[in-house]
Amino acid sequence: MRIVTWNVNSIRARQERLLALLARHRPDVVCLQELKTAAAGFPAAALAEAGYHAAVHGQKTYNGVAILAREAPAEVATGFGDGGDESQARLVTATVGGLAIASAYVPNGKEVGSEKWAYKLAWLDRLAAWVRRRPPAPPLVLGGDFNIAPDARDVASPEVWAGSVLCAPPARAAWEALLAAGLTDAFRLHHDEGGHYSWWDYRQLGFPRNDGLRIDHVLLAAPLAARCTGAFIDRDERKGKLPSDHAPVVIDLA
DNA sequence: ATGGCCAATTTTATTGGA
Repeated sequence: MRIVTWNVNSIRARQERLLALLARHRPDVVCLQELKTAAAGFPAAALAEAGYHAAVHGQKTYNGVAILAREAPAEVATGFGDGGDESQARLVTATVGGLAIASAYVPNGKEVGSEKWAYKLAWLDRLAAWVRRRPPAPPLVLGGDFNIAPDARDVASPEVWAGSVLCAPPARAAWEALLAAGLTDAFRLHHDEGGHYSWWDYRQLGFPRNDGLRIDHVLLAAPLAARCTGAFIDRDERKGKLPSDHAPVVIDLA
């Protein structure tokens, strides 16, 4: 079973690239982030034509997440359902093929110390609490843009980003809390070295210089980590005209 | 070549992204 997560930075701007990605990798499940459109603007018909059902949690202009699947997603839910703020479309969950799938768009946080930074950390606390309280079955696949570079290997220019919202200790502690909740970074099961990134700034020749960060991840519950046969970042997707600033992460489960 | 921000909108500036 092949699962992809990708921050598309507007589903409408990326529709043709998404269809090409589906044809190239033939994934069973895709977690999408930053749709930047309400559900009415989601290209459901074109994706159905390509063979994919969609569970969409859209929002005008900002955020927006979705799960695509060859099999119809069941038990679709949005948000944490914890009584907290649900005004930002950042989490959609569903059951597909005996797996619990979640597509998450973690807040960026703008600047350490800002109001958005506090929102990011609170949102990550809610995410970890949600992971801890959900039942062990079906096992969880949590894919998304985490806006966290877990360690120095995940940053091309660590000194530049050290104090940023992607690398600051509280963000990395929130990542560790997700691991402590029983999840495993699928990519790190198969690659120990640094130099693999999933995001490059559009500005300042970020991609040609490979000045990137690894901030998009697939986290797996233990039974699925044991089944993960491969993981890679589809760096080629960042090339060419009108790319997203993020590259997709692809994982395979036996 | 992988190339000097991009996308959406309350659009000809502003906001948010990371």
